[in-house]
Amino acid sequence: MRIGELARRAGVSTRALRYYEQQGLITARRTANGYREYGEADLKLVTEIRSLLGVGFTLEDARPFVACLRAGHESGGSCPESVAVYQRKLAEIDDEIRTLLARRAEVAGQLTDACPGCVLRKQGES
Amino acid sequence: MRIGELARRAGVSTRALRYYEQQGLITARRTANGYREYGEADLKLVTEIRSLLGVGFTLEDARPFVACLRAGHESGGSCPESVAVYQRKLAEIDDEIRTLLARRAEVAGQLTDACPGCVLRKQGES
DNA sequence: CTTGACCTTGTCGTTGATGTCAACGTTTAG
DNA sequence: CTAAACGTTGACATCAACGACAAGGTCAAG
Repeated sequence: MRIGELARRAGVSTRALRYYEQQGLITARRTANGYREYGEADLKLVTEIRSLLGVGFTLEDARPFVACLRAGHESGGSCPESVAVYQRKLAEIDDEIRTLLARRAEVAGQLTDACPGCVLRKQGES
Repeated sequence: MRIGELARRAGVSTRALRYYEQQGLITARRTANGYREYGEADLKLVTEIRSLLGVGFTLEDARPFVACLRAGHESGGSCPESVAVYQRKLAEIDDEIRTLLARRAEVAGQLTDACPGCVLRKQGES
């Protein structure tokens, strides 16, 4: 299949696919006329990448997962390098959540100072 | 006071101050030689801006707060426009927190699939 | 006079994952 | 034959808040 079909099937733009290739995440055979030619395995790679991007991973983070799939594993997350990324990402997410909770409290506090009664309409108003 | 002193006192770079001016958040009188000249009120403005940036506000978000201070209010958050920004920001933060919690669950789930026993080391290992 | 610490404007670079053109070659259907 | 629908590479634009220069003007001290 050529780039347009892969893009349609994976739900991404052709621009994105060329970018992934430029970043070394996917590769493509070339036909005589220079067109990229892909197989089903490539669709799987792109799907994995998209899935990871969807939960906040970067392309860099996705690398070990792609390598894992290429190495023949059925799941991109079943290699030790991928597991390490999972754990690092979990830690990062937890950090961000903590930061956001602290910010929320800070902002809510300032809002209360500036406008008593503007906040805290969550459980009841009375 | 000139830009260097304001920068030092506010704990920001001169570059940042010029940028705030370019964005219309602060203004400066000019001395005969073209140097920017600031007063204590400007320090207050910059301090407010920094405080807001520190909790995740954008410069755009900070605008009403600056306007509020300029209008003579002692607090930048005590004007209705500022309160509206506070509320919008709270909603945005809550959204982000929800997104991150969902992501955390998703990633943790995938990690558990890929490596049972890798996660859940929070309360005890048995 | 000169060094050094200020100040000025202006412009490019950063970060990530593309979008959007440009300018061109290829293939396919009518 | 031609127009539409593909493909190619290359390069600039986006978002935010600056950092880091360049190339110069100003001012006080020694």
